[in-house]
Amino acid sequence: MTAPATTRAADFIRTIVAEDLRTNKWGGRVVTRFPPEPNGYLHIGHAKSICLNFGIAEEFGGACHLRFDDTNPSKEDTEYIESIQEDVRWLGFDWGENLFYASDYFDRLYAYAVQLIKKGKAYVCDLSQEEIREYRGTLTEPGRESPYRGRSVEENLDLFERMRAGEFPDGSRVLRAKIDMASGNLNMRDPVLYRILRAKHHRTGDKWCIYPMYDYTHCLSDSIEGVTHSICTMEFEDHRPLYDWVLDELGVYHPQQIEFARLNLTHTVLSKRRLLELVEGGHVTGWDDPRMPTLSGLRRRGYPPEAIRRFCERIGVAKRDSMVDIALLEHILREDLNRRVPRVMGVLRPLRVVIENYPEDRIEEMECVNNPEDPAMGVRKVPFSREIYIEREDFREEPPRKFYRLAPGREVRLRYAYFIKCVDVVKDDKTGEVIELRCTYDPETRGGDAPDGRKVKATLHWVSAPRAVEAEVRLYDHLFAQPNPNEATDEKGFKACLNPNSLAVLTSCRLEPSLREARPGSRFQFERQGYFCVDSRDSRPGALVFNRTVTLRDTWARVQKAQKKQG
RNA sequence: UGGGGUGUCGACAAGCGGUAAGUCACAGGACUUUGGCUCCUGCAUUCGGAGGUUCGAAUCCUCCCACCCCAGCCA
Repeated sequence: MTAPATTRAADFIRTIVAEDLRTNKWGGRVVTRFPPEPNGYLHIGHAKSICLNFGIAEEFGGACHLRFDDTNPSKEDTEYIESIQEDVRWLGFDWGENLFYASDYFDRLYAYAVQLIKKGKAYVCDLSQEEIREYRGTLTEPGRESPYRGRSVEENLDLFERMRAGEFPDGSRVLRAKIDMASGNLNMRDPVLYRILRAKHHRTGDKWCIYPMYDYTHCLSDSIEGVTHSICTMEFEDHRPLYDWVLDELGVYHPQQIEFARLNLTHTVLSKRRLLELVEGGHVTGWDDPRMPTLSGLRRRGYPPEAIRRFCERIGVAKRDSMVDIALLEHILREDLNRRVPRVMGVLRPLRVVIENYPEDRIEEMECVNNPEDPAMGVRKVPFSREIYIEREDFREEPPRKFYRLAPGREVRLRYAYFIKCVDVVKDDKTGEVIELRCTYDPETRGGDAPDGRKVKATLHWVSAPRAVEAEVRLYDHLFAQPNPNEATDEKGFKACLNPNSLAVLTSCRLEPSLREARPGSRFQFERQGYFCVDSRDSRPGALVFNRTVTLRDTWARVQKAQKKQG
């Protein structure tokens, strides 16, 4: 076995794995698994589990299986199987030959059930669903034994065989484990092992009309695959005694189940049910809406998989409930994008500027650095002309305190171009809205430096008006206005705190011409604005659509906020 | 009132009997042709609470408190 490849701090699970390796508990093997049910799209909470399971396998020289927990055909679909595989691969993990389906074990699972019956540890129960619930008792009162609990092995065998043969209607009987109806752990009160369910399975078709339950299937699947560490979330801690019971009664290979706390993130929800509600309620455009915390949503939003992986490393793994500030995710995102993404100029809300002393027909190619963080990314030429666009918010007719940008009579630098000074403001006669700025430039400042050493307080991005590319830009913000939507008390529930401003569509943005051929999925930093990527679904050549992945840190915005607060 | 689990800075999270890492956030400052990046500085005399053991406790013991999960023929 190889030693851990990275020097990351060992969380309690890695500590267990390392210790097991040291004591040779599993014969030097490390086998984990990521076991999604194919009934929805993966989200960033799943990424935590994927990174944990595949990460441990990688670090300790083991293997991680991708296993679909497909025991409930009424909810599952191949659409999800495909998206899940795509997402895991996109994150950068490889299960190699280890792609499994719990449904592949149905025959063996059935045989094991027969074994349990023969051992007197399982019985066919005719109680209705409601009756089973009543017999189960409550959290504080013990349950009562089913009147069918004492059936003979022969009768159970016969009945179970006939359940499989389709002799009984859906829901009429179940196979139950015979454990302890008085257990303080509800999961041990004769849990259901098999139910009759006539549903076409996406893989086994109509072969079965009985399907095994999670608790029975999961432990045996782990056992069959030789998993060493079966890592799951905390809510399954109560199920561990049952996991152990099944394997012990059957006397088969017995992996160790270990639980960790699932991820919670501020300003979003991470439950398949709620995510599905957002999709079906039309609150988002789909599972891959860039505002969704799904991996497909984050991908479309422009998140690189490396950023998500890095995030999963940094949040750690522990057992306590936690709520990670989405600001941490965004910080790691910027950290990643800052290093790798080329800079570009794009004006989101254009304001026309005419440089009066600049020749009418002249177009100059200004040399711009592609990424100051990485000189190897080189330079590019960006055309400059008499008419340009700047950002509307970079001009204030009456500049407030600490506003360094353009204002009447004030001089600023146009990035990589010239110093310009605002000499006049043109307004719409009727509305009074500023529609154009008249400026002059200083030819001596070409490239952005003044030979006389004079300084300006601000540098603005700009785009040549005649050479600009028009594009649509979608600005995204947090899906939920409040940090924890799950705490919403409104009768509309978590949806009551959906952020009404989570999406703003800007249609006549002007971008530098180098962006004309930008490919779907490619990422850029629009200088002074944020990181953007070409939408992979709606963007077309000639009709580009960009998604804002995340804004840049904005000190000015914070200054304004503070000023506003002070009054 | 049953069973299981968890409590260390606003948020994550190290620490495992020798005197509270780190990261995000936040607040200052330096630098700056992105109000970006980077860099400095500050930010828990205290570890859910109360007792106890010990020369010494976030770490060990006792009691208490708070929060989370469990009553699907879902996973």
